[in-house]
Amino acid sequence: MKPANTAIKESPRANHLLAALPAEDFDRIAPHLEFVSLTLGQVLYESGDRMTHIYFPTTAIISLLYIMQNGNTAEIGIAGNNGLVGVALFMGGDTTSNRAVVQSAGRAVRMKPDDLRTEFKRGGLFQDLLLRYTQSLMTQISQTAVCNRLHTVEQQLCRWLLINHDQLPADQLVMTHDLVANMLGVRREGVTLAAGHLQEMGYIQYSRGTVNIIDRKGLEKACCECYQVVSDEYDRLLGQYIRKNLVRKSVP
Amino acid sequence: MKPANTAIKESPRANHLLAALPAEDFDRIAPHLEFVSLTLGQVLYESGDRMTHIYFPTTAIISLLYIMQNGNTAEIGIAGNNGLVGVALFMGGDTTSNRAVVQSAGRAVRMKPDDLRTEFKRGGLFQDLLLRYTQSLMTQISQTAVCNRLHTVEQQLCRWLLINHDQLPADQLVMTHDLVANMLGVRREGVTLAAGHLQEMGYIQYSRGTVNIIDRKGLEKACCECYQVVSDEYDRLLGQYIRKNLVRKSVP
DNA sequence: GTCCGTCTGTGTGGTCTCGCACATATGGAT
DNA sequence: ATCCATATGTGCGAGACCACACAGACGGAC
Repeated sequence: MKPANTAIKESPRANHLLAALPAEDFDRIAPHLEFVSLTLGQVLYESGDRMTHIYFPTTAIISLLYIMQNGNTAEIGIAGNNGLVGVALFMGGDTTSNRAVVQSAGRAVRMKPDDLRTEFKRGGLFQDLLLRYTQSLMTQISQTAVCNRLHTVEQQLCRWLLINHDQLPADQLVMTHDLVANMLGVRREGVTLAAGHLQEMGYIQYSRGTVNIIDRKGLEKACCECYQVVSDEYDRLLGQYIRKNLVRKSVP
Repeated sequence: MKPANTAIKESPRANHLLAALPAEDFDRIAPHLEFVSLTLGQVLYESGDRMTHIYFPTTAIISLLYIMQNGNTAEIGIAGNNGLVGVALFMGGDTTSNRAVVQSAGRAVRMKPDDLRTEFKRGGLFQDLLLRYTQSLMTQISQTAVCNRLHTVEQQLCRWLLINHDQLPADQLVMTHDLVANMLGVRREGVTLAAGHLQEMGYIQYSRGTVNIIDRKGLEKACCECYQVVSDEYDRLLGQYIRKNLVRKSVP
C-alpha cells in the first residue's frame, strides 16, 4: 500500500515535480533548494502577504485556505509531494488572497523567489512543469467549487480523506473533526456525523485526532466523482513527466 | 454609465488584455487575430475537447461551465472583454474539464494555438499578461468555491449580475431565471425567489428574459464580499497594464 | 385576434445543514 | 489515581434549498 522506497523521501526528489526534472535541470536548481521542516498548523503565508519562498513538499501537506471576513474558512486546494505552494511567484502576482497552512507535518524544500523566477524564465521543462501543475491546481479548485455546490458533507469528507491519503506514506491521518470542518467549511458536528457513518460502514476507524483508512475502495465508492476527475486530470497533465515509481496510490 | 467611446468596440483593442499591449507587440500579433461573432448558447469547446482557438471577447461574455455526470451544471468562471478563454492552450494542457459557452452574444477575436504559443514563448509582456490573467481567473474560481459553500442564492445572484454588468455596455442583461439557475447550480425556483426579492428592493427590474440593473449600489450591498475580492484582485494583478479609459464600471 | 411555447409565480413536503447547548469520552499531565 | 483540556456524540428548532406539481402571464407566430 505504501511506496517501498523510503530513502527517496529524504531527497528533494521525493517531490514529484522535482523528480520529473532531468539531471541536467535538477542539478542547476538543486543548489537553490533549502530543506525545511514544517509543523502542523504552521502558516507559510497569509492572504496578501508577499511570499518569501516557493515550497515543494516532500512529506508535508499544505492546505490553501480562504478566510472570510467573518472568520469562516474554506479550503480551496491542497498540495503535497505531488505539487507545490506559491504559484503566484511565477504567475506574476507575488501574493494570493488565501492562506497556506500546514495540514500535515513533514518536510519540504523551498526556493527563493528570485532563483525561481530566473529558472522559470529559461522557459524549459521546469516552466512547462510549473504551468502544467498550475493548470491541474485550477482543475482542483474548480472541482472544489462544483463539489461545494452539489455534494453532501459525507461525499466531500471522503474526497478530502482520499486526497490526503494519496500524499501520505501510511494509512493514518492526523486530524480532528474540528480541523476538517474548517477545511470543508462546514460545522464540526456535520463532520462527526459523516465520519461516524463512514466508520459504521467500516471504511475508516478514528479516535481523538487520528483516522485510519481501512477500506480505501469503500471510500472511493462513497465519494462523489470529483476525486477521480481531479486525479485523472493530474495524470493527464503531468503523468507523462512523473517517474513511474512515484505515481499515486490511486493508480490501478 | 457606459463607456463614451463605442468605436473602440470594433477593434480587438476592445479587449482589455489586447489593449494593454504596446503597439509594437500588438502589431506583431494583430495579423493572427480573427474577428468572430458569437451567438447566445454557442459552445466554444466541450470538456475534454482539444481547443481550436484562444478567444479574446470584445463584446461577448463566455461562461466556463462544469457538467456533472448526472447533468447538473455549475459555472466556475466568466470571461468578458476583461479576459480570455482558453488558458489551457498556453498552460500546456490543451484542454480543460469544462465547457465554454456563450453567455451573452457578441463578438470576440480569436487566435490559433500555434500562433498563440509562438508569441507566448517569446516571454515578454504578452506572456506576463496571460499569466497574470490566469492568476486572476484562479482567484475567481477560488472565490466561486468559497461562495458556493458559504453564501445564499440571493447573494450569489447579486454577484453574478454584477460580474456580467461589468462586461456589458448597457444596463440590460439577457437572461432567464432558468439560465441563471444552471449557471449558479441551483433550482430555477430559487432564482425566481431571489430575483423577486431583488426586484422588490428596487435593485433590478425584469421580465421574460431581460433584466435591467436599476440600482447597482443596492446590488453591491446585497452581495457577499466575493464580488469585491475578485474585482480588487483583478485590479491588483492587471490594473497597472489596463488602459485607464477601459477600466471597469465598478472602479470608483 | 388567437394560439402556443416559454417564462415566471407559488405551494407542499422532505432533506440537509445550520447554530446552539450540553453530555460523554479520552489521553496526557500531575 | 485524579484532574482537566480536548475531542467526540447527540438533541432541538430554524432556515435554506431540494424535487415535483401546477397555475398564470407574456409575447411572438400565424
